[in-house]
Amino acid sequence: MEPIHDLLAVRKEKAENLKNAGIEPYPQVRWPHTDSAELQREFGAFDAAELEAKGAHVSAAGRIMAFRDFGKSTFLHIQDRKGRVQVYVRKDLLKDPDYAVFKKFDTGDIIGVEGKVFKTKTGELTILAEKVLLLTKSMRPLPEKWHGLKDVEERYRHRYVDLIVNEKVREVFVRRARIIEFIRKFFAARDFVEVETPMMQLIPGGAVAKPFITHHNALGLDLYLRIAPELYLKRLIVGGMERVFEINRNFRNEGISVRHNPEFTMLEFYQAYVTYEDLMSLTEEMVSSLVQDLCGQQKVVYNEREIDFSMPWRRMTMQEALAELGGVDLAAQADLDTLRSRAKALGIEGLEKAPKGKVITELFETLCEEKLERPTFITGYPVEVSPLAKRSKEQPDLVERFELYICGMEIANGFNELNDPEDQRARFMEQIKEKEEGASMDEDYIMALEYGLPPTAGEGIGIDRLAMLLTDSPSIREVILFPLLRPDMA
RNA sequence: GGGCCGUUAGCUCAGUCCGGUAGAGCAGCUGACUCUUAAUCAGGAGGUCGAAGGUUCGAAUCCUUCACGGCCCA
Repeated sequence: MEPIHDLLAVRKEKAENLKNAGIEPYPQVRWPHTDSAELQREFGAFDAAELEAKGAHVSAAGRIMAFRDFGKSTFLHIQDRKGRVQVYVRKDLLKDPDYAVFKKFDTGDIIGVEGKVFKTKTGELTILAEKVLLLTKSMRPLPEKWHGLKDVEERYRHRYVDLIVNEKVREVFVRRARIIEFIRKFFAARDFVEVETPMMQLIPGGAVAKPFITHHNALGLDLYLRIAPELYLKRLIVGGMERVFEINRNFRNEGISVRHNPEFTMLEFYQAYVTYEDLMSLTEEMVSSLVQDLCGQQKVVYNEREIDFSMPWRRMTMQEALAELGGVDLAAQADLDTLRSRAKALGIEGLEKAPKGKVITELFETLCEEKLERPTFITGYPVEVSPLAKRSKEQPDLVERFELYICGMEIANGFNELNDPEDQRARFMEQIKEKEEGASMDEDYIMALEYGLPPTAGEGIGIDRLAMLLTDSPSIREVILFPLLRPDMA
């Protein structure tokens, strides 16, 4: 393993010395205190004279981030979850402990401070320490104070260090939490019920993806980690719950990229007696009000581009998108062989036996997806790529479905739910025949449909990707606290 | 899976093209300094140059393989 490093040895010795001086390095103490943001709110507006007149004493706590040492006095910054506050320790004014003991503290140590609030010559709100208590001794040096921790591998492997030194990272995850909180409130306000459905499933359905396999010992049963909650959520609609949503993890045993992590968070929601068009409006309203709540305006910068979330959002069919952005006129070149050779020319492989709808969708994804910057709903999806969506009455080769694209990313996917049990059985059979990933006959789901699924529209929204957009993060790993990495063998 | 790039002190990085004793800043250590904020000044310390093998009198540097990561593609 790791060799005992000089820097660790120095701190270990310091901890021993503190112990010998009667200072416990890991005391379990309650330390009531005011956080740094509250201190700013309470005292930040007063000038030096006013603070002096007030003579307010406060208590604070946090991790020592930096020292500026003057021999008989020291400035330091301590950091809590809200930010930093400066502490000024003077040999002649520190009552407990001895100044010499305090001088043994290191950056990274977590301390409690008590003292008088004042403002320095430069106007920074500061605590003039009377008491400093070591709350936790840190045994490791922090990364560099100016450049911080940059190495992305180290940042992901030791996220706790990343969170300590990179304020922006903390902000990203607070913002992510706000997004989820907002969505929960949004659905609660519309009388949806939040539910939890199985993560471990006998039949991994609801999407086209390769599942992870796990094993239950007592039952002697192989199970799959879910690739989607869809089929269970619709069973709940059959059961009469009418409006349900779930925010939870999905698992897909596929490649890792800036947009894909093997486990990721999906919002799925289902509402009876509405159509996918209603869901488009609901999505528009939800996301644009979320953006307003988070950013105070409708414009967001992602990857140096300004994206306007103002309603209404553009809606276009896949056919229109292909004509306008991809230079493919489906009305003129409807012939399957022509489309296949077009795809082949673009370097899309494996479509030799693919049905027409699949080829068209591949063409759309290759030619149009990345060009859809501002929020855009795409409709008119082929039935072959939509095994759970209801067929369009006017065009039976299409389904009543949309996907939402923002900044070239697929953010949402919604449709009118197929509720004809016979059609559903036929679609499952077709998938199995095509040997699609994750395709299997879910007899119980068919049975549920036989009891009667009311006309329902449902949708899934990728929470991680939404968080990427709203935190200007170029990689999904920046919005997942502990992204999957290969073990570090070194 | 393929292509390209990266891995040097706790951290941030030079040094690799063109082989010749391992470098800097910050952090840490010793000393000076009672309003600093990337504090300052002086001194000293710190290395399996990702790993293994090869070429060479000599390899952080050239070659091969491997590991991990990043970006792009599938």
